[in-house]
Amino acid sequence: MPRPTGGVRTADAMHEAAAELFYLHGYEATSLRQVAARIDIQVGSLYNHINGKDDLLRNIMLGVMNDLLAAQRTALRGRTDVVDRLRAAIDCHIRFHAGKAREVFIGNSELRSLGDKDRRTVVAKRDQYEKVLRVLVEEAAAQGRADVVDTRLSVYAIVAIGTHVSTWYRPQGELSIDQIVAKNIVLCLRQLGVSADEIEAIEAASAVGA
Amino acid sequence: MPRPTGGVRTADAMHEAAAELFYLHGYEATSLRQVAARIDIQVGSLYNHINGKDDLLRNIMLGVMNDLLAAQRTALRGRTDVVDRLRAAIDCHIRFHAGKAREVFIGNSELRSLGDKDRRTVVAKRDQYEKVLRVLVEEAAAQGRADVVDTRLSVYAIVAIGTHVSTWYRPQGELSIDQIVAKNIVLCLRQLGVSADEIEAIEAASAVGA
DNA sequence: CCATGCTGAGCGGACGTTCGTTTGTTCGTC
DNA sequence: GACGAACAAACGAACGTCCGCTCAGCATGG
Repeated sequence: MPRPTGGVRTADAMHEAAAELFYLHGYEATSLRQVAARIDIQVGSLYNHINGKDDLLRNIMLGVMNDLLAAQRTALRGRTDVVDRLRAAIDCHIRFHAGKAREVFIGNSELRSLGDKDRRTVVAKRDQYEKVLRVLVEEAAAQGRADVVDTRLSVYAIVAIGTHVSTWYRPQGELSIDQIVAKNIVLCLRQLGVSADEIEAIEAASAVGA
Repeated sequence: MPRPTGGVRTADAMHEAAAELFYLHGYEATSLRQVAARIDIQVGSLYNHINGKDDLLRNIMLGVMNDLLAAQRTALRGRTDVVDRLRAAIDCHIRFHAGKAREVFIGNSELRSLGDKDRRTVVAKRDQYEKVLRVLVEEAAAQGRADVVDTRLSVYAIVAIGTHVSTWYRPQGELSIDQIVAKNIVLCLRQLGVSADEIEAIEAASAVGA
């Protein structure tokens, strides 16, 4: 059944099926036959949309990194106060890692399955993302708004929480996404040595919205 | 070349080679032929020591979990003050995840490659490990020694830092393992709402040893 | 002398990929 | 509205390769 107008849908369904299977079983353990079966087509038909299996992984990983960077830009847009920018960046970080848990998990666990060129691209984007956090932490410290032990370790701690959230978060869990975000923001700001007063003000502000 | 006394050595070398390859390429992407080649024997010979490829993964993962639990028990032995116990548990956690980065990384990324029974065993051990941390955090809060936002999220944050450390730590890095441990302990205690005075005392004590 | 452990050939099967064929759709022409 | 060329996309069989695994045979140290 050729579907001239359905072509785009097939391509989308294929990437969706691939993301789900890569998430569940990993890239290497997923066969193209499984991907094809999930959208009820034959293996060979996949090659109307991709040049090879690696295309599927590349598209997913580059996509999630671009989305992550875009989300960070959007979250910071229009904010000037450095602690507010930090709060917004952490909010975005946790929320994104919970909301796109599947893609983020693939992004973090399948880096080594990527070819050299693509891996370098993804790592560069990750570095770019982390650099924004690092600069924010440095600025907060420079302005005396944070008492930072070690910039790199502090940024890693924030990153680590997001990565970890993507491994356990499920929408039907006992904590809502807003609660998870709000509480983790407090943990991160504490860790950064932001004053208790400032953290309380931020907590109060987020409680208004809840 | 049969090696009557070398049998044990072959078994050890095989597990070592498997761990290295699983770490570098992942379980599914590693073939038994690669494992065999790394210790200069033929594929079939591996079966003198294992019943199947999954034995290699099982041994590595059960081994690392047992080691982790043992390290935690040792770290806590003889300590009574709850904040000191927390500090020791975090110290052990970070140090173990840096020192056994390879095995820990495999343990965290290859859970899904394990059979049902073994996965349940590993998850149970991980739960047991996290429960010790959870109880410590609850005790510290109950004694008024910590101002905990959310027990589960705080424990997850500690766990996440360890997992993350295992992805980037290299012995020749610019921070020594002792520095990484000491600084991360401060981050974790801050996040747990331990008082600045207590944290300073702990920092001073570790600085003496450095 | 025999248990231990390695060799080396080989099994069946699954893999990613290719390709000629078939099918459904679009669109210009009359 | 009917025709037919052009095209996109799925089919399905086949390809060579690699996989995990088995096993008969042989070497050697205790």
